[in-house]
Amino acid sequence: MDLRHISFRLLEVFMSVVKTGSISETARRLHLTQPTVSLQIKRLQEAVGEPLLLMQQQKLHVTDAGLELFKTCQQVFGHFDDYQDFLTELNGGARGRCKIAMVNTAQYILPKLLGPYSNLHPHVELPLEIGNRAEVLDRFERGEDDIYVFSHPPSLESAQAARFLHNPLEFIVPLNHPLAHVKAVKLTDLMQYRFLLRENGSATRMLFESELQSRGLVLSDSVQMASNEAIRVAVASGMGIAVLSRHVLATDDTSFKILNVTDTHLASHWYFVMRTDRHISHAARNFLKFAQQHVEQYLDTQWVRNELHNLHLD
Amino acid sequence: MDLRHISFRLLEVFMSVVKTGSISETARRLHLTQPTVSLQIKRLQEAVGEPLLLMQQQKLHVTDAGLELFKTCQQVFGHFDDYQDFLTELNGGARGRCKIAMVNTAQYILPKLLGPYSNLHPHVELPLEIGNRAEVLDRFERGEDDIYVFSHPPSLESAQAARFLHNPLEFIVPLNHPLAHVKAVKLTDLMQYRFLLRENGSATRMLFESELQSRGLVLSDSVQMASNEAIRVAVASGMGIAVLSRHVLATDDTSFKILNVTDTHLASHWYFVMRTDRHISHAARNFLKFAQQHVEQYLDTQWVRNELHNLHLD
DNA sequence: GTTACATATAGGTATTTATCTATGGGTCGT
DNA sequence: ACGACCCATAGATAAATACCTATATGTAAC
Repeated sequence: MDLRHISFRLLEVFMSVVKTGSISETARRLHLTQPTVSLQIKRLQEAVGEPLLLMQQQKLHVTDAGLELFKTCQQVFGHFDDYQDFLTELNGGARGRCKIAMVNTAQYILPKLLGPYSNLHPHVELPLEIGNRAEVLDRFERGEDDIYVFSHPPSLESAQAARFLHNPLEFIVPLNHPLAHVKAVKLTDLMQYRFLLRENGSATRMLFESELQSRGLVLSDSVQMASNEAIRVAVASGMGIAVLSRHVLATDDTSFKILNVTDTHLASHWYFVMRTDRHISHAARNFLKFAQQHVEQYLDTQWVRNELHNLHLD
Repeated sequence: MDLRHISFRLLEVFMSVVKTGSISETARRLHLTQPTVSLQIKRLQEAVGEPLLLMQQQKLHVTDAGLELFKTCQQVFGHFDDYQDFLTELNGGARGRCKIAMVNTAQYILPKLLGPYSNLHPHVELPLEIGNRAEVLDRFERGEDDIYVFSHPPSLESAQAARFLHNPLEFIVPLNHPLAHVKAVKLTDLMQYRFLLRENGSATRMLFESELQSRGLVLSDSVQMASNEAIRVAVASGMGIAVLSRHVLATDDTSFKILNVTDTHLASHWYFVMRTDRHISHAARNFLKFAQQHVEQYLDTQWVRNELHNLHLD
C-alpha cells in the first residue's frame, strides 16, 4: 500500500461511494462527472493494491479491504474533525497560549486583568515572565513572548506599543520621618535623605534620575535594593526614603507616609508592547482585545489611559 | 482548513520535521533537498491556514497548532498502519472471506477439509451455501461465491475446475429386500423396483439416468425426494431402492444393504470450480492451496484424485 | 571575517492530478 | 427492441505537484 500520493479528497470520494453504493450518485453529490469518480476509485485501488469495490450482479459491492478502509477513513476523518475543532478554538482565542513578559512593577496591576481573562478562557495558557527591565528587554529582543509590559517601551520598527494605565510615582518616608507630617514638600527638601532605589535601568529609577538631572539635583546618599517590596519594608523600618509606583503601594498600608511633593509629579505609563515581525498567537490578540474592552472595568478608573485601540489586532 | 489536496506524503514530511526539529535534517533523511521540504511545509501551512512551525531564535519551534496536528497525524498513521496489517493478513490468506457454494452431496465431504482449514485460519470467514445443482449453478452464473463445488462442473470459458475426489455411486436396498443377499446383481435386475431419486438436475440422478438411457433401460417406478437423508431413511424403511454417493453413506450404517452391481460402476468426481473473470479473494486462493496440499491428509485416501495443481492460483 | 549551517526564495521542469467530453457495453423495465 | 441507467475506458487539457538547482540571508562558531 502506497499512501504517498493519496489525498484526502480521494478518500472523501471513496467514502461517498461506499455510503451511496453508487459511483454515479457520488458524482452527482460531489458535483463531479461519473468517469471522474470511476477513475478516482481506480487510482485509490491501485494505491492500496487491493480491490475495494467490485461490480457484482450489477451492484457495487464493497470488498473486505474496502470496508476496512472505509472504517479506517471514518476514524481518520474523525481525528481531523477534532483537529478542526481545535483550530476553531485556537482562532477564536478560546484556546492557545499567550506568553506575557512584564517588568517587576507590573505584577501589581496586570493580574487584575489576567484573572478575569483567564476565567473567561480557561483553556488559554498564560505563562508569565517577570523580570527587571533589562531581562524583559532581552526577551523582547529575542521575541520570546507574545506580549511585553513596559513602562518605558523600547522603540523598534517592528513593534507596536500602546498605553493603558497611568503610572504615577510617589515619594514615601517612614512614619517617624521629619517630613512625615509636613503638608507640602519640595523636591530639593528630599535630597539630604538616603534614597532606597531599584537597580539601574529600572523605569522608575530612570524617570527619577532624569528628573533630578534636568533640575541639577544630586542625591546625597542612596542604597540599591532588589525589589519594590524590599524597598517598601525598608522605608517602613526607617532605612531611608524612596520613590515608588503608586500601584505598588496598597491604599490601606499605613506603615509609611506618602509625601505631598508639590513641585514634582513624576509619572509614566504602562504599555502593552508586541512585535509585529513575529507571529502573534490568536490568544494574545484576543487578550489584548479583551484588555481594550475591559481595562476600565478591572483597573482603577482614575489611572486608566486606554489607548489600546492604537494596536492593530486584526 | 482545506485537506482536499493534502497528501499523506506531506504529512509524513511534516512529521519528520517535527521529530527531527529541522528542515535540513528531514531533507537528508527523506532524500529530498532542503528547499523541497521548506516548500512542503509552507504548502501544508497554507492548507491548514495556521502557522505550524516558526523560526524562533534560530530554532524551529512547533506551534500549538503544529503540535496538535502532529498528534493528529500520529493517530491517523496509526490507523493506516492497522489497515496495512489487515491487508497483510488478507494477502496472506489469514483473514478475509471465502464463500463456497456446494451441491447437497458435497456437504458430507467438504467439512473434513474445511474444519482443519478453519482451525488454521480462525480469522477467515467461511460462509457456506448448500443447494441443489440448479441453485448452485445459478449462484455460479451470477458469480456470487468464490468457490463452487460441483460433481458435474459447468463449462464456461472464464472458469477453471479441477477434480479432487472420486465420487462412486452405490445402489442401496432395504435389509429385507429380495436382492439384499444376492452376491452379484446386474443393473437390469433393479429396474423392476421403485427407485427413490433426487430432483431433476441432481448430478447423481443425471449420471444414473444417462447410464440407463445409454443402455436402453427404463425405470418402472420412481419417487422424487428432496434430500439424500430422506432417501437413505426411506430406503431403510423399505420404501424403495436408490442410488447414492458413497460419501453419503456412513460406513457403519447397517440400516440398509449396499448391492454389488457387477455390470455397472457409476462414478463422478468432485470438482472445485472458480470463475476467472471475477476477483478471487486471497482467502479463497489460500483455501485452494491448502486443499491441494492436504486433501490426501483429510479425505479418504482411497477416493482422492488430487488434480488441484491444474488451478492457477497465483 | 570567514566558514559552516540553517532557512527562505526564485525559477525551472517533468510528472501527476483532477477534471472534462465522448463513447462503448452491460442490465432492466416497458 | 428501446430508453433509461449503470459503470468503464479513451483522449484531452489546464492546473498542481514534486522535485530540482542556484542563490540570498541570517546566525553561530572559529
